[in-house]
Amino acid sequence: MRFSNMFIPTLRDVPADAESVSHILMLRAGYVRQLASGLYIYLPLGWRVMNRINKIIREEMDAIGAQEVSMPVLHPAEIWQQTGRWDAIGDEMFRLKDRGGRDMCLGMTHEEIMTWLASKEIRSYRDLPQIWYQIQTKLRDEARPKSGILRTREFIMKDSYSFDVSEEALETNYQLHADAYHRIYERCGLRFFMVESDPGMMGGAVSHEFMAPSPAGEDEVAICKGCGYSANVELALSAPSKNNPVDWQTEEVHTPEKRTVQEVSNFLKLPPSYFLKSILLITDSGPVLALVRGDQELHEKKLARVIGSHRPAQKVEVKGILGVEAGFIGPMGQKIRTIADESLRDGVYVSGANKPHYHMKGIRAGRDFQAEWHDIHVAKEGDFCVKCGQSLHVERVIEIGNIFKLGTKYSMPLKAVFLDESGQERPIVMGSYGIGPARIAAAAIEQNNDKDGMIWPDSISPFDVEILPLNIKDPKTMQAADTIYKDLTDKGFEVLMDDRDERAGVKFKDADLLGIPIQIIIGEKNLKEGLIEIKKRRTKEAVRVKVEEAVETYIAGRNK
RNA sequence: CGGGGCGUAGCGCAGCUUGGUAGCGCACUCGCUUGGGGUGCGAGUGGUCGCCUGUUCAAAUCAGGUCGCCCCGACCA
Repeated sequence: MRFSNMFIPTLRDVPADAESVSHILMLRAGYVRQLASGLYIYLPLGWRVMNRINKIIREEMDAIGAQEVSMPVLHPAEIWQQTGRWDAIGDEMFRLKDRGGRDMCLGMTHEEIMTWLASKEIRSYRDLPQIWYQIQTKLRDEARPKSGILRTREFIMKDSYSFDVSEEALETNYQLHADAYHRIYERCGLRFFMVESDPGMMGGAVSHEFMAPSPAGEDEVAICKGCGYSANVELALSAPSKNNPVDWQTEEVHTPEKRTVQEVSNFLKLPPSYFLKSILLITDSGPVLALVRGDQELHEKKLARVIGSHRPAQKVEVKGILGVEAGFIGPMGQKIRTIADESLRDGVYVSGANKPHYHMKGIRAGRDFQAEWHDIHVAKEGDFCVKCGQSLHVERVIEIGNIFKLGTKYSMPLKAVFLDESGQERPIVMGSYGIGPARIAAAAIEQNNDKDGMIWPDSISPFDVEILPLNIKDPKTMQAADTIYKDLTDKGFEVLMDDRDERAGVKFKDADLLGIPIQIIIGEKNLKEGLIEIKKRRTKEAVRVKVEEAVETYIAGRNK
């Protein structure tokens, strides 16, 4: 492909609306343009990247026996009503009416439609298993689109759905997907890991997320270098470092106007880890007291898994329910439901004394208060792995895919059933599996860039190689460029040739910005010696070789 | 949805406080020049200052409203 025939609108300045590296570079290098908040146009280069990613996904999905289909993006409300999600999902779903006044929605995912199809067509255990997938546009009215193509309202997703006779069979398909996903991300050149993820409120279900480390990410995961334990911090278990043993007697301490852990900690000259933090929460079924260690943070989502949805109590509520003002409350003698973090089981602590301007030293679990024990703190860098005791590493990540054991959550309401060997009717056991190709692209950029631009992994670069004839008015330069271009193209490589009448500097700058992994540079000076230059985008290392050897040297370098 | 910021030429920005006929850099067009890291010189094109209403002799500038975009948070089958 010749640069002069392609639409590649590069930008010199950093667009004011872009913040994340991938967003800035995709705009600057002419890969995408924004139509509106969360809506992006993929320009030729961007679309080439998407197609290369999708090709890899297709190959690996096909390899595990998955079959590609295409589903409507416009759905009748009825099916979503049957699974209850028409009401369960709020403003995130785009809804509309057709001309007949029927409620419709735009598909944000396809469990309902896939299950509907299964319910119509699957009769017998002989029809199973099946894996159906599509690579198709989803629409979600995101509350806050952000970071360029990382979080958009309309996005392409590879979503597959497995249909099995049993949980055991589902496990097989689940594992096939996990393996396929590993191969996909490896082939796309990403650093990533699979972590345990929050199965949500449905209970029983298992799910994993695939995460690409990047500061631009929206999630955090905890990873143990020792045993490989890895989980989204939304559910990651961890053990905070232990306090040195102390042998305090129970005693009240006067702490005038010292309310926060930090204030009391400074006042008593004790580290925050010796404190017990009591937080009052209000649930539908009444107040709940949550206890975490002073140096720990309460994790709302972990707690929600124990007590359901809740909100922090207001100051007046604290006074009304516990009889003492916030800042001096403690768990001793409380009648209300109390959830304590595991890290408080052992040790002796300081807590509020349930008396204004006093704290109580020498508090012990079991003796001074009773509680239900759960891990309800936020896992932090440096905490210890609960499985092997090694230290945990917490890292910010981009979610690039997830796999989910659905069980019969959709097959039951939609009556997707089959007859087993004994003629018994049973619900199909399902799994669903998603990958966001645009997020793969964004993550690849986030993980591979420098001050000059992007640096694509070979496998998903829009082109394999870029040829830079520096002076197109020099006939010898163009002759060499055309020869190499034709040779590479004939051998099946995707080649971009910058045949624009631009100065060398402009071509270099644009080439670095576009991020194609190899540049073949053809300049007059080298050409006088019969040489051209092959340069790696990532390292800027260049070798000079004879014109005739350019193609074979390029090919040899690729395979390294 | 809560908090913050921003809308002036294709892009990046100044001008707004203190109202008085809209400016800079880049890009773009033409000519010459240059030709290995965004050449140099010259001449040009391009803007209802997001939109509406109000105040005023006069509004990019002041006031009210509205729309859009970005960031933080909440939310996220």
